[in-house]
Amino acid sequence: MSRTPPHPTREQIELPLVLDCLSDPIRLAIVYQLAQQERVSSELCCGDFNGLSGKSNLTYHFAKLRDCGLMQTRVAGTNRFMRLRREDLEARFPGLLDAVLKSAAKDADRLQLVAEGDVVEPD
Amino acid sequence: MSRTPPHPTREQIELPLVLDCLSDPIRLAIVYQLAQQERVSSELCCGDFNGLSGKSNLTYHFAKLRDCGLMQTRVAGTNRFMRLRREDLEARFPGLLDAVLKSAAKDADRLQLVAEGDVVEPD
DNA sequence: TTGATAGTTCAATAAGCATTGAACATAAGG
DNA sequence: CCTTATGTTCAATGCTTATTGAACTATCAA
Repeated sequence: MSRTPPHPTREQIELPLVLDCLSDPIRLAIVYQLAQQERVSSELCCGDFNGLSGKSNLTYHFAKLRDCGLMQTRVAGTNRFMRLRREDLEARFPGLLDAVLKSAAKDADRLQLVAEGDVVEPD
Repeated sequence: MSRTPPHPTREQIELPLVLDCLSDPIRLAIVYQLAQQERVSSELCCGDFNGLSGKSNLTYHFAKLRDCGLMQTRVAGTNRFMRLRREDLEARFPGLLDAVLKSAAKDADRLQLVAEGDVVEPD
């Protein structure tokens, strides 16, 4: 349970898998939240997404996002820190992630992208 | 069987549904082929995609593409002509379709996007 | 060492999806 | 009218998916 899980190389990243990953509302919200936080820390840990679903379900979605190459997981103690693989995605599919993120931002309310327990913490 | 099937309005087009539609290899190939042909005719009919799968399976995929707002179907005689809803998509999700199409083009061989029975007809 | 915290693993479930072929509907052409 | 071509509908199939909770592992802190 402690080692860094496997990630695809840049060249192994496949378009259909990436699109499929992004088509799930929970995973899109994860990616969106990760992108939002980027200018602050570029990393978030699992617990930061607890507002989106239960822990074991999130583990499942994290694995999908990792397996398709959308995000990188780093293990540190009992925490797993994740970040978007922006550069790899931009190299493989130029403009795609940005277009998706901008589209998502436009529909943020419709998509319920801003979960409770988000950036804005209760006092 | 003869009337024009229902299409979502521009505003009803949803990002997750569009991404999910594009994540299927056959549907991506249909969209790609439609985009390729655009400068020539902007429309193709069902039969032009027979190289991708069986007829009834294609009907299924066409319905998904129509239902999510990616393409428009026009009925003419025994034919159904389809075209990409480029303007509606651009209005809702700027840059998205182009980014997907360019990404697909980069991986055209890997994705087997060019089916037999394509533009290049047997003599 | 004990307890709490963070996250994973596993099995079970229900729902959705892509694919197939056979039967059907519609329209065009001889 | 009869035939052919185009495409749809329907039911059946097997597969994949998301979701859940309970049990488990690993780390940190007291």
